[in-house]
Amino acid sequence: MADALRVRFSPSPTGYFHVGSARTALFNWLLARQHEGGRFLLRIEDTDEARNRPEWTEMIYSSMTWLGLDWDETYPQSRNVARQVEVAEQLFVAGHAYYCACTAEEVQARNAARGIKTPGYDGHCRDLGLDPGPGRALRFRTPDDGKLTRVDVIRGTTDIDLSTVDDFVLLRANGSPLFVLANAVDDIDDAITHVVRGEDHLSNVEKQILIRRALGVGEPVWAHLPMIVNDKRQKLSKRRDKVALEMYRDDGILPEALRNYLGTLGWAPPGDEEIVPLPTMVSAFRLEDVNSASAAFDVKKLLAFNGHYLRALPREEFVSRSLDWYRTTVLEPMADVVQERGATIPETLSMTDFFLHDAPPIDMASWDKAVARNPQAGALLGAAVEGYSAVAGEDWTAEKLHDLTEEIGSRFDLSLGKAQAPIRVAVTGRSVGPPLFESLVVLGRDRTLARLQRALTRLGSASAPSRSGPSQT
RNA sequence: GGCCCCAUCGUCUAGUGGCCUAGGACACCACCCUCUCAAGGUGGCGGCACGGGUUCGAAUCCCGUUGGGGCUGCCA
Repeated sequence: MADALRVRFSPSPTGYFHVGSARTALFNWLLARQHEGGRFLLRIEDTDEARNRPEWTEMIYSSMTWLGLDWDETYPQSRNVARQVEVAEQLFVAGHAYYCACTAEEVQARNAARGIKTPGYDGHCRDLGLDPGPGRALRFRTPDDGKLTRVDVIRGTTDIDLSTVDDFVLLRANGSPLFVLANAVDDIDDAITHVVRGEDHLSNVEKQILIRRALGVGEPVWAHLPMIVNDKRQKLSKRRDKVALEMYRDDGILPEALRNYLGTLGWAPPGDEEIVPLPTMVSAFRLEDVNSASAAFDVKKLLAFNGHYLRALPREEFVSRSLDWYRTTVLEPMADVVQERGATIPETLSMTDFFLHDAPPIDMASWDKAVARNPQAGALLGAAVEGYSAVAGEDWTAEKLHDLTEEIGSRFDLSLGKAQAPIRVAVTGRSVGPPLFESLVVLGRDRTLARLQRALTRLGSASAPSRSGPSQT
């Protein structure tokens, strides 16, 4: 039997699962599953210690499972550091790498002094013959000239001028391996046959090829998937775009719908129908047919796909999955604060209904009292938007919001009780309800901010009825 | 700045030199169905970025321009 296909998906733990990563995972998975004996490895790229949080790794597993993508093997990249360091030393001994004592500032200063505006390492320590030691990083000795041919199934062949490749770092000054090294070594040891990843990794192909050659190892098949971009055609980023798979899950997107939609980003099933069952995707997927142009993530189209899947559900399943969704995303998180506040189940359930509406219906009496006839409401809501948006995702807790709101209130000389009123109405539509901060936590940062913003807009348009000047003809 | 990648309806795509008067999906519009709203059906709007080549023939091949994007870190 010929060598079996082996692919790997190697996300780094970041606290959320990027939809772009999900697409990469899907394509790797499709490739593995369509080949007899194909293996799909899930490698957690935790080389950066800041990302080495167990709960973040757990999130990757749960998101993959939710998406329905199973793996044959999984391990954290950090497991192999000893081996990666060993390979690095091997490269040093063979003369393919050298130790470097330069700091980033020094390199920058030298470049600046020479009037070079282009960043990059200047090769200062290249021939100093430095021994390993504290404060010294190991750099790969990139050939000064010559060319290297990069072959990509999706993008074709390119000759890379080696003079444009810097002497990149293999080992940090503290001795720990960097991504390019760790990745290359693990791919070799895992006998990966196809490296399928995002286009943002394209420019490290030459570095990995260089490492492999120095080690006397051949190349895998390279395939770089097009970027998934926002409507401004920029790479989807956590900061400005809705990228977390978990958010779509909380929005009620079905995993099969998201998976199917992701499959149409850079690729299309044959025929006129885009909504196809997974097995069809598995058999029809062709890596070489993947597009090279970046693809915009279109939430409306995702929603349309989701509608198809939702309607196609057998009644029983529709009911059970709806209940599951409500239980895990709303009821369980709110149970503690809601259970003690009602006499009947419908009464308690109604306290969580604000979660369901993107724009919850607003009770006019509450609105008038807390917002419209409250001269401080506008400024207070504005301060809340500002204050809340400065809160990082992982700090979005009831305690934090409580303290923050109390602080904002004090700026207006208001007690917490008074200060929270307009916020509560803006977010839940009512002046009564479960404890506000717990509710905001369940609702999430983005939704909370959107609702506050909407209230502000509503208030603005109501309080400024006459925009036209007096001298209107 | 340097290196690299990309370019078909608003968006995702089909298209690999003649089958293209460019097909489908989402969105949008209209009509039909209908107690509402959806769903569904029918129809419509809408695109090969531009300029040069090559060829009997170009969305498809080549060159250039323009426009987007990625990388450029002792992040991954």
